[in-house]
Amino acid sequence: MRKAPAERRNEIVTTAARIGLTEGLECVTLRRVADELGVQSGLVGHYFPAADKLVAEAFTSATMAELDGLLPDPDPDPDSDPAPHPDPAPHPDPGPEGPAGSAATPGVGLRTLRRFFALSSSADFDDISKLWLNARHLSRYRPVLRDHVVEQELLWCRRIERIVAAGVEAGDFRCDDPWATAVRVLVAIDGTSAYINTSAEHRAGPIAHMVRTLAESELGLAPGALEPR
Amino acid sequence: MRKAPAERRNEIVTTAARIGLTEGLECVTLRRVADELGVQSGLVGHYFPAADKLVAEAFTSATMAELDGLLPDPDPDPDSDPAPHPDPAPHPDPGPEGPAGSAATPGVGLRTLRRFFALSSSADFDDISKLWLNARHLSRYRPVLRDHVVEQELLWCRRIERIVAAGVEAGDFRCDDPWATAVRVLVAIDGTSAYINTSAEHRAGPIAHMVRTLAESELGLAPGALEPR
DNA sequence: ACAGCTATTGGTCGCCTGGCCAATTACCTG
DNA sequence: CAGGTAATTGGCCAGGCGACCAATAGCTGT
Repeated sequence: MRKAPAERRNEIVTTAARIGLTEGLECVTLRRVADELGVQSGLVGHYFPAADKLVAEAFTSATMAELDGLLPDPDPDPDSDPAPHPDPAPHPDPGPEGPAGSAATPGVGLRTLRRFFALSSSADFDDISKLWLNARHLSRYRPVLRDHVVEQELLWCRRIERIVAAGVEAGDFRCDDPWATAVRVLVAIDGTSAYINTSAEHRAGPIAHMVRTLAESELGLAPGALEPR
Repeated sequence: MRKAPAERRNEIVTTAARIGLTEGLECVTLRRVADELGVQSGLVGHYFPAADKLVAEAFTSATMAELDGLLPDPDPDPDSDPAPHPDPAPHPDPGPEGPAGSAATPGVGLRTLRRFFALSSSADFDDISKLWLNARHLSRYRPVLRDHVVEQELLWCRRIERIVAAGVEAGDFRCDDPWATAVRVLVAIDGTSAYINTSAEHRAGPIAHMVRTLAESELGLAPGALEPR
């Protein structure tokens, strides 16, 4: 029953993240998380004297996990452990190679983006879309959550920016301003997923390839270059 | 004190719409609306036995009013009163005329869209952006609201579609599929306004002209053609 | 002027939330 | 094995919500 504080706290945040991802951040309450863990609500309140902080950390925990699954960092910080990054494309063929880049393997950015666009337009992404919509609205009322959302927005955007920049360096992409491109790609993604709770199905047709087309245009690629292989 | 049912009901919805637009739909409660009107909460409950319906009608009332202000219908239904439509562009010059269209005045679509994009990127649009974000998230939990949101989404999209179609007929635009274009323009608008509660200011630069640029590309216009004059 | 209809009042109820706190109990250390 | 620390319990409180209802007050038609 009795656990080390760090372990218990981590358990609480992970459970809260799962609830927030599947049922919505409004369902992340002290009692709800406590019930899920089979403990008393006072215990959760002990670890999170302000419930807002729990909601905010639940959001961060959920999005951080998704980010690494969707967009593996092409050149992670050396001080963080380099092992647990899954290979974005486990195919044996090295793909079309540009001039040997200094840091990134040529073609890896292309494959990462292909995989990301394929995943982000699949139904598995629905919960993530709902979570972002949820968090962006709730940030109107909860400043602590707002800070976490802003941080995650910057993190996702920088991740795309780095992939684009690495691809430019490897000769896969042509792009003057990777940051601006990353921002615009995310605008397209967030725009298409805005209807996830309402009329998503009515719009599937016209927006199916919108993100991919925009990215191909921004990166100087031929139409279809980012289609899943 | 005592008022005719229709008048009272209208008063309630209007007040609820104002609260929802300025403070959020979560603040549209029986007691909050009643306080605003100086009546007892039971009275509001009498007109809206289910509070969800009040929230849904508040949203519809707020968005309907905004739609007519932002995007006047180029060719309104003849059975609705034709008078109260404000002229989208009160300038005396008729603008660059294509071949005399059958229904719409040439150039009116161009001016309407210019005005719309100018307004939708101004700070006056912030409350509307917040309201849409709010409603799209809340639709996850409130089916009655969801139905109203879907209806308004279709209404806004059809309004743009008609303006585009009228502009194509007048020779102002070139567009094969006005519906798909309307969908994509709205995706861009909703994408750019997704950050209204969070990191809107960090992104202002790269997305400033994104909607306008997309629309010009979709409509076969020269870059800058939809800039405010 | 009176009677009937109904808009409106002024509560109550149950439910859920976050926050708080004293008592208890489990674990670790000396 | 004893003692102390802290994780955990179990319950309380105030406040907000929707829903519900009997009583009242004001308008309207006869």
